[in-house]
Amino acid sequence: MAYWLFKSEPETFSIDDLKNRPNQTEPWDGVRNYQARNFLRDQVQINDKVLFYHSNCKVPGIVGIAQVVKAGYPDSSAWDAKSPYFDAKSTKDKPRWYRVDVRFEKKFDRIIRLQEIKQNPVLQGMQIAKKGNRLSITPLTKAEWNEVIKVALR
DNA sequence: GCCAACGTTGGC
DNA sequence: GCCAACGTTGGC
Repeated sequence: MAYWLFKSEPETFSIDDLKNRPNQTEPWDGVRNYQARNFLRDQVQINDKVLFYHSNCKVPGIVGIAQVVKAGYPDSSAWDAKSPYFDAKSTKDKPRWYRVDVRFEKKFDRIIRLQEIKQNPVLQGMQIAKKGNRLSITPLTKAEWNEVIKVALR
């Protein structure tokens, strides 16, 4: 089982949105970056754990956890001309983009702020803590996962 | 709203 | 294949 951090802008899709979906489950679509795509297509597996991160907002940070309930499969939003994620270069025969399904698991009582992540010796190696990081899907270690769960209860 | 950092595009 | 120009991301 692997551990991941998934970034989302709360104005687009927040942890509350996930919580309120039918079955509290949602396809994680719209990823249009090759490195992140490769993770979704090749490495993210069912039952993997996910930290839900809110970016580009007032208080950026980790807000809760989710679970992967379906491994990588083609992102059909890429071939939907009405979708904001439409990409004419992705076809059903040769899908360019992939998504996974995630299910809500828990919303933390507090936000683990980016500022706090950067100050925590166990967490400051996370990709999210690095300057200029833009990758929306990033792997994390079990130690990092455990630490986040631990400080979330504080 | 600013702007540094990054990824992608396309001319050559 | 290089790299300048451009568009986007995301913290601040």
